[in-house]
Amino acid sequence: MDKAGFMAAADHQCQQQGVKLTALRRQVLELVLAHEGVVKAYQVLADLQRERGIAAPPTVYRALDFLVEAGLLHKVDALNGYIVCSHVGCCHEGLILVCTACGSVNELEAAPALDTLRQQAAAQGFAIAQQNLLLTGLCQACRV
Amino acid sequence: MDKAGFMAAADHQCQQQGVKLTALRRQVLELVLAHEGVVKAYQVLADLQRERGIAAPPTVYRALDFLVEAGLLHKVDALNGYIVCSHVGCCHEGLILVCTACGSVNELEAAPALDTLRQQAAAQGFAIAQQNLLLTGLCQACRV
DNA sequence: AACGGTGTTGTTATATAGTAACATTTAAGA
DNA sequence: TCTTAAATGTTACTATATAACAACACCGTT
Repeated sequence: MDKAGFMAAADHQCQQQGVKLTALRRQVLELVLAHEGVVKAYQVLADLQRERGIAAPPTVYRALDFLVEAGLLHKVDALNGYIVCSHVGCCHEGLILVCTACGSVNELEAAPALDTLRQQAAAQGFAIAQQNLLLTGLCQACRV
Repeated sequence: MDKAGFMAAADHQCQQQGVKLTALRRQVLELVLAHEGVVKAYQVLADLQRERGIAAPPTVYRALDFLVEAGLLHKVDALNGYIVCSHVGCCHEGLILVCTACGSVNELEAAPALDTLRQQAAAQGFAIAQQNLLLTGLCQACRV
Protein backbone atom coordinates (compact mmCIF):
# COMPACT_ATOMS: atom_id res chain seq x y z
CA MET A 1 0.00 0.00 0.00
CA ASP A 2 1.30 3.44 -0.82
CA LYS A 3 1.52 6.18 1.75
CA ALA A 4 -1.55 8.08 0.63
CA GLY A 5 -3.52 4.86 0.68
CA PHE A 6 -2.28 4.06 4.11
CA MET A 7 -3.24 7.46 5.44
CA ALA A 8 -6.69 7.08 3.98
CA ALA A 9 -7.03 3.67 5.59
CA ALA A 10 -5.82 5.16 8.85
CA ASP A 11 -8.44 7.87 8.71
CA HIS A 12 -11.09 5.33 8.03
CA GLN A 13 -9.98 3.02 10.79
CA CYS A 14 -9.90 5.80 13.37
CA GLN A 15 -13.34 6.91 12.37
CA GLN A 16 -14.59 3.35 12.72
CA GLN A 17 -13.14 3.18 16.19
CA GLY A 18 -14.47 6.55 17.22
CA VAL A 19 -11.03 7.93 17.98
CA LYS A 20 -9.43 11.04 16.58
CA LEU A 21 -6.49 11.10 14.25
CA THR A 22 -5.48 14.64 15.15
CA ALA A 23 -3.03 16.77 13.22
CA LEU A 24 -0.20 15.84 15.55
CA ARG A 25 -0.91 12.12 15.40
CA ARG A 26 -1.21 12.34 11.68
CA GLN A 27 2.11 14.10 11.43
CA VAL A 28 3.79 11.49 13.61
CA LEU A 29 2.28 8.70 11.53
CA GLU A 30 3.59 10.33 8.38
CA LEU A 31 7.03 10.60 9.89
CA VAL A 32 6.97 6.90 10.70
CA LEU A 33 5.78 6.09 7.19
CA ALA A 34 8.62 8.13 5.76
CA HIS A 35 11.10 5.55 7.00
CA GLU A 36 11.68 2.01 5.91
CA GLY A 37 11.45 -0.66 8.54
CA VAL A 38 11.80 -0.02 12.23
CA VAL A 39 11.64 3.53 13.51
CA LYS A 40 12.71 4.64 16.96
CA ALA A 41 10.79 7.08 19.11
CA TYR A 42 13.71 9.45 19.38
CA GLN A 43 14.16 9.38 15.63
CA VAL A 44 10.58 10.49 15.25
CA LEU A 45 11.20 13.10 17.91
CA ALA A 46 14.15 14.49 15.96
CA ASP A 47 12.09 14.56 12.77
CA LEU A 48 9.28 16.28 14.54
CA GLN A 49 11.63 18.88 15.96
CA ARG A 50 12.91 19.55 12.48
CA GLU A 51 9.39 20.13 11.23
CA ARG A 52 7.98 22.02 14.16
CA GLY A 53 10.92 23.62 15.88
CA ILE A 54 10.26 22.11 19.24
CA ALA A 55 8.90 18.92 20.73
CA ALA A 56 9.47 16.88 23.85
CA PRO A 57 9.52 13.11 24.35
CA PRO A 58 6.01 12.80 25.81
CA THR A 59 4.56 14.37 22.70
CA VAL A 60 5.99 11.62 20.57
CA TYR A 61 5.35 8.77 22.95
CA ARG A 62 1.72 9.73 23.35
CA ALA A 63 1.20 9.85 19.63
CA LEU A 64 2.97 6.55 19.11
CA ASP A 65 0.98 4.90 21.89
CA PHE A 66 -2.20 6.15 20.30
CA LEU A 67 -1.22 4.81 16.90
CA VAL A 68 -0.34 1.42 18.35
CA GLU A 69 -3.61 1.35 20.24
CA ALA A 70 -5.45 2.22 17.05
CA GLY A 71 -3.79 -0.69 15.28
CA LEU A 72 -1.84 1.43 12.84
CA LEU A 73 1.59 0.68 14.21
CA HIS A 74 3.16 -2.20 16.07
CA LYS A 75 5.71 -1.77 18.80
CA VAL A 76 8.72 -3.98 18.37
CA ASP A 77 10.01 -4.34 21.90
CA ALA A 78 13.08 -6.27 21.00
CA LEU A 79 14.29 -3.28 19.00
CA ASN A 80 12.78 -0.47 21.01
CA GLY A 81 11.04 0.65 17.88
CA TYR A 82 7.88 0.81 15.87
CA ILE A 83 6.75 -0.51 12.51
CA VAL A 84 3.79 0.27 10.31
CA CYS A 85 1.11 -2.39 10.48
CA SER A 86 0.90 -4.33 7.26
CA HIS A 87 -2.67 -5.35 7.81
CA VAL A 88 -4.61 -2.27 8.71
CA GLY A 89 -8.27 -3.04 8.64
CA CYS A 90 -7.96 -6.77 8.68
CA CYS A 91 -7.16 -6.86 12.35
CA HIS A 92 -4.69 -9.70 12.67
CA GLU A 93 -1.25 -9.20 13.99
CA GLY A 94 1.25 -11.55 12.57
CA LEU A 95 4.67 -12.82 13.30
CA ILE A 96 7.32 -10.19 12.85
CA LEU A 97 10.51 -11.12 11.02
CA VAL A 98 13.47 -8.84 11.52
CA CYS A 99 16.60 -9.14 9.41
CA THR A 100 19.72 -8.36 11.40
CA ALA A 101 21.68 -7.61 8.26
CA CYS A 102 19.54 -5.13 6.39
CA GLY A 103 17.15 -4.15 9.14
CA SER A 104 14.12 -4.99 7.07
CA VAL A 105 10.97 -6.02 8.85
CA ASN A 106 8.13 -8.16 7.60
CA GLU A 107 4.94 -9.31 9.13
CA LEU A 108 4.50 -12.94 8.28
CA GLU A 109 0.96 -14.07 7.87
CA ALA A 110 0.76 -17.25 9.84
CA ALA A 111 -2.72 -17.34 11.18
CA PRO A 112 -3.15 -21.11 11.58
CA ALA A 113 -0.01 -21.66 13.60
CA LEU A 114 -0.68 -18.58 15.67
CA ASP A 115 -4.17 -19.78 16.41
CA THR A 116 -2.74 -23.05 17.58
CA LEU A 117 -0.41 -21.20 19.89
CA ARG A 118 -3.21 -19.12 21.29
CA GLN A 119 -5.30 -22.20 21.85
CA GLN A 120 -2.50 -23.88 23.70
CA ALA A 121 -2.12 -20.85 25.91
CA ALA A 122 -5.86 -20.76 26.43
CA ALA A 123 -5.84 -24.43 27.33
CA GLN A 124 -3.65 -23.54 30.28
CA GLY A 125 -6.18 -20.97 31.37
CA PHE A 126 -4.27 -18.04 30.01
CA ALA A 127 -6.35 -15.15 28.62
CA ILE A 128 -4.34 -13.39 25.95
CA ALA A 129 -4.42 -9.63 25.82
CA GLN A 130 -1.49 -8.85 23.60
CA GLN A 131 0.94 -10.74 21.52
CA ASN A 132 4.48 -9.98 20.72
CA LEU A 133 5.97 -12.52 18.39
CA LEU A 134 9.25 -11.85 16.75
CA LEU A 135 11.90 -13.81 14.96
CA THR A 136 15.34 -12.43 14.32
CA GLY A 137 17.58 -13.68 11.57
CA LEU A 138 18.53 -13.18 7.96
CA CYS A 139 16.06 -12.40 5.23
CA GLN A 140 16.22 -14.10 1.87
CA ALA A 141 18.09 -11.25 0.26
CA CYS A 142 20.75 -11.16 2.97
CA ARG A 143 21.43 -14.83 3.50
CA VAL A 144 23.24 -15.32 0.23
CA MET B 1 13.78 -27.71 39.74
CA ASP B 2 15.19 -26.35 42.98
CA LYS B 3 17.94 -23.79 43.05
CA ALA B 4 20.73 -26.17 43.88
CA GLY B 5 19.62 -28.43 41.07
CA PHE B 6 19.50 -25.55 38.68
CA MET B 7 23.00 -24.43 39.61
CA ALA B 8 24.27 -27.95 39.07
CA ALA B 9 22.57 -28.08 35.68
CA ALA B 10 24.07 -24.70 34.86
CA ASP B 11 27.54 -25.90 35.74
CA HIS B 12 27.04 -28.93 33.59
CA GLN B 13 25.70 -26.99 30.66
CA CYS B 14 28.55 -24.49 30.71
CA GLN B 15 31.06 -27.29 30.83
CA GLN B 16 29.36 -28.92 27.84
CA GLN B 17 29.59 -25.69 25.93
CA GLY B 18 33.16 -25.04 26.89
CA VAL B 19 32.39 -21.72 28.53
CA LYS B 20 33.20 -20.63 32.04
CA LEU B 21 30.65 -20.03 34.74
CA THR B 22 32.92 -17.77 36.77
CA ALA B 23 32.31 -16.70 40.35
CA LEU B 24 30.75 -13.44 39.23
CA ARG B 25 28.45 -15.06 36.69
CA ARG B 26 27.47 -17.63 39.24
CA GLN B 27 26.67 -14.93 41.75
CA VAL B 28 24.54 -13.06 39.24
CA LEU B 29 22.72 -16.24 38.32
CA GLU B 30 22.02 -16.91 41.97
CA LEU B 31 20.66 -13.41 42.38
CA VAL B 32 18.30 -13.94 39.47
CA LEU B 33 17.21 -17.29 40.88
CA ALA B 34 16.48 -15.63 44.21
CA HIS B 35 13.57 -13.77 42.65
CA GLU B 36 10.28 -15.01 41.35
CA GLY B 37 9.42 -14.23 37.77
CA VAL B 38 10.98 -11.42 35.83
CA VAL B 39 14.09 -9.74 37.16
CA LYS B 40 15.46 -6.44 35.94
CA ALA B 41 19.12 -5.76 35.32
CA TYR B 42 19.17 -2.86 37.73
CA GLN B 43 17.55 -4.97 40.40
CA VAL B 44 20.36 -7.45 40.01
CA LEU B 45 22.78 -4.57 40.11
CA ALA B 46 21.33 -3.36 43.40
CA ASP B 47 21.50 -6.87 44.84
CA LEU B 48 25.05 -7.25 43.70
CA GLN B 49 26.00 -3.94 45.28
CA ARG B 50 24.49 -5.10 48.53
CA GLU B 51 26.59 -8.25 48.43
CA ARG B 52 29.82 -6.82 47.14
CA GLY B 53 29.78 -3.16 48.07
CA ILE B 54 30.26 -1.88 44.58
CA ALA B 55 29.35 -2.79 41.04
CA ALA B 56 28.63 -0.92 37.83
CA PRO B 57 26.06 -1.60 35.11
CA PRO B 58 28.46 -3.22 32.63
CA THR B 59 29.36 -5.85 35.20
CA VAL B 60 25.76 -6.95 35.43
CA TYR B 61 24.92 -6.65 31.76
CA ARG B 62 27.92 -8.71 30.77
CA ALA B 63 27.02 -11.45 33.17
CA LEU B 64 23.38 -11.43 32.07
CA ASP B 65 24.38 -11.50 28.42
CA PHE B 66 26.61 -14.44 29.10
CA LEU B 67 23.87 -16.31 30.91
CA VAL B 68 21.42 -15.68 28.10
CA GLU B 69 23.98 -16.79 25.57
CA ALA B 70 24.59 -19.92 27.58
CA GLY B 71 20.88 -20.68 27.55
CA LEU B 72 20.40 -20.32 31.28
CA LEU B 73 18.27 -17.19 31.14
CA HIS B 74 15.92 -15.65 28.62
CA LYS B 75 15.68 -11.97 28.01
CA VAL B 76 12.11 -10.71 27.98
CA ASP B 77 12.36 -7.61 25.84
CA ALA B 78 8.80 -6.54 26.35
CA LEU B 79 9.51 -6.17 30.05
CA ASN B 80 13.16 -5.17 29.94
CA GLY B 81 13.88 -8.12 32.13
CA TYR B 82 15.19 -11.63 32.43
CA ILE B 83 13.73 -14.95 33.46
CA VAL B 84 15.30 -18.26 34.34
CA CYS B 85 15.03 -20.79 31.54
CA SER B 86 12.63 -23.56 32.40
CA HIS B 87 14.22 -26.04 30.06
CA VAL B 88 17.92 -25.97 30.68
CA GLY B 89 19.53 -28.84 28.89
CA CYS B 90 16.67 -29.63 26.58
CA CYS B 91 17.43 -26.71 24.32
CA HIS B 92 14.03 -25.51 23.21
CA GLU B 93 12.83 -22.06 23.94
CA GLY B 94 9.15 -21.84 24.33
CA LEU B 95 6.47 -19.27 24.23
CA ILE B 96 6.56 -16.92 27.18
CA LEU B 97 3.32 -16.09 28.94
CA VAL B 98 3.32 -13.01 31.11
CA CYS B 99 0.45 -12.22 33.45
CA THR B 100 -0.18 -8.50 33.69
CA ALA B 101 -1.99 -8.89 37.01
CA CYS B 102 0.42 -10.90 39.13
CA GLY B 103 3.55 -10.58 37.04
CA SER B 104 4.07 -14.30 36.84
CA VAL B 105 5.89 -15.70 33.86
CA ASN B 106 5.64 -19.14 32.34
CA GLU B 107 7.30 -20.78 29.44
CA LEU B 108 4.67 -22.65 27.51
CA GLU B 109 5.85 -25.76 25.82
CA ALA B 110 4.44 -25.56 22.33
CA ALA B 111 6.97 -27.19 20.14
CA PRO B 112 4.72 -28.30 17.28
CA ALA B 113 3.12 -24.92 16.68
CA LEU B 114 6.45 -23.19 17.04
CA ASP B 115 7.98 -25.54 14.53
CA THR B 116 5.21 -24.69 12.13
CA LEU B 117 5.92 -21.02 12.59
CA ARG B 118 9.59 -21.51 11.99
CA GLN B 119 8.89 -23.52 8.89
CA GLN B 120 6.64 -20.82 7.54
CA ALA B 121 9.34 -18.26 8.14
CA ALA B 122 11.86 -20.57 6.51
CA ALA B 123 9.56 -21.04 3.54
CA GLN B 124 9.92 -17.33 2.87
CA GLY B 125 13.66 -17.69 2.86
CA PHE B 126 14.12 -16.38 6.35
CA ALA B 127 16.95 -17.91 8.40
CA ILE B 128 16.04 -17.70 12.05
CA ALA B 129 18.71 -16.76 14.52
CA GLN B 130 16.68 -15.87 17.57
CA GLN B 131 13.15 -16.05 18.63
CA ASN B 132 11.25 -13.80 20.92
CA LEU B 133 7.72 -14.99 21.41
CA LEU B 134 5.61 -13.52 24.13
CA LEU B 135 1.98 -13.34 25.02
CA THR B 136 0.63 -10.92 27.57
CA GLY B 137 -2.61 -11.46 29.42
CA LEU B 138 -4.12 -12.95 32.52
CA CYS B 139 -3.05 -16.24 34.01
CA GLN B 140 -5.55 -18.75 35.26
CA ALA B 141 -5.27 -17.62 38.86
CA CYS B 142 -5.83 -13.96 37.99
CA ARG B 143 -8.66 -14.20 35.49
CA VAL B 144 -11.26 -15.14 38.06
C1' DA C 1 59.57 -19.31 36.51
C1' DA C 2 58.94 -15.81 32.78
C1' DC C 3 56.40 -14.60 28.82
C1' DG C 4 52.53 -13.53 25.96
C1' DG C 5 47.92 -13.99 24.50
C1' DT C 6 43.03 -14.31 25.55
C1' DG C 7 39.24 -13.68 28.15
C1' DT C 8 37.24 -11.47 32.24
C1' DT C 9 36.34 -7.79 35.21
C1' DG C 10 36.75 -2.86 36.82
C1' DT C 11 35.88 1.95 35.96
C1' DT C 12 34.32 6.21 34.07
C1' DA C 13 31.48 8.39 31.30
C1' DT C 14 27.75 8.77 28.37
C1' DA C 15 24.07 7.40 25.26
C1' DT C 16 19.38 5.96 24.71
C1' DA C 17 14.60 5.09 26.22
C1' DG C 18 10.59 6.19 28.74
C1' DT C 19 7.47 8.45 32.29
C1' DA C 20 5.46 11.45 36.18
C1' DA C 21 3.24 15.48 37.19
C1' DC C 22 1.18 19.51 36.31
C1' DA C 23 -0.01 23.57 33.15
C1' DT C 24 -2.32 25.00 29.14
C1' DT C 25 -5.03 24.68 25.18
C1' DT C 26 -8.57 22.81 22.22
C1' DA C 27 -12.91 20.52 20.98
C1' DA C 28 -17.61 19.19 21.74
C1' DG C 29 -21.75 19.07 24.07
C1' DA C 30 -25.27 21.06 27.64
C1' DT D 1 -21.81 30.64 26.57
C1' DC D 2 -20.21 27.64 29.90
C1' DT D 3 -18.41 23.43 31.17
C1' DT D 4 -16.03 19.39 30.83
C1' DA D 5 -13.10 15.99 28.79
C1' DA D 6 -9.51 15.15 25.79
C1' DA D 7 -5.28 16.52 23.84
C1' DT D 8 -1.00 18.84 23.94
C1' DG D 9 2.86 21.54 26.13
C1' DT D 10 6.48 21.71 29.52
C1' DT D 11 9.75 20.56 33.01
C1' DA D 12 12.08 17.43 35.26
C1' DC D 13 13.34 13.11 36.12
C1' DT D 14 13.86 7.91 36.16
C1' DA D 15 15.22 3.81 33.87
C1' DT D 16 17.84 1.10 30.61
C1' DA D 17 21.99 0.14 28.16
C1' DT D 18 26.60 0.63 26.02
C1' DA D 19 31.32 2.58 24.60
C1' DA D 20 35.93 2.78 25.59
C1' DC D 21 39.79 1.82 27.91
C1' DA D 22 42.39 0.03 32.09
C1' DA D 23 43.60 -3.62 35.06
C1' DC D 24 43.75 -8.25 36.17
C1' DA D 25 43.58 -13.40 36.00
C1' DC D 26 44.11 -17.61 33.68
C1' DC D 27 46.48 -20.83 30.62
C1' DG D 28 49.61 -22.82 27.64
C1' DT D 29 54.42 -22.35 25.92
C1' DT D 30 59.16 -21.70 26.24
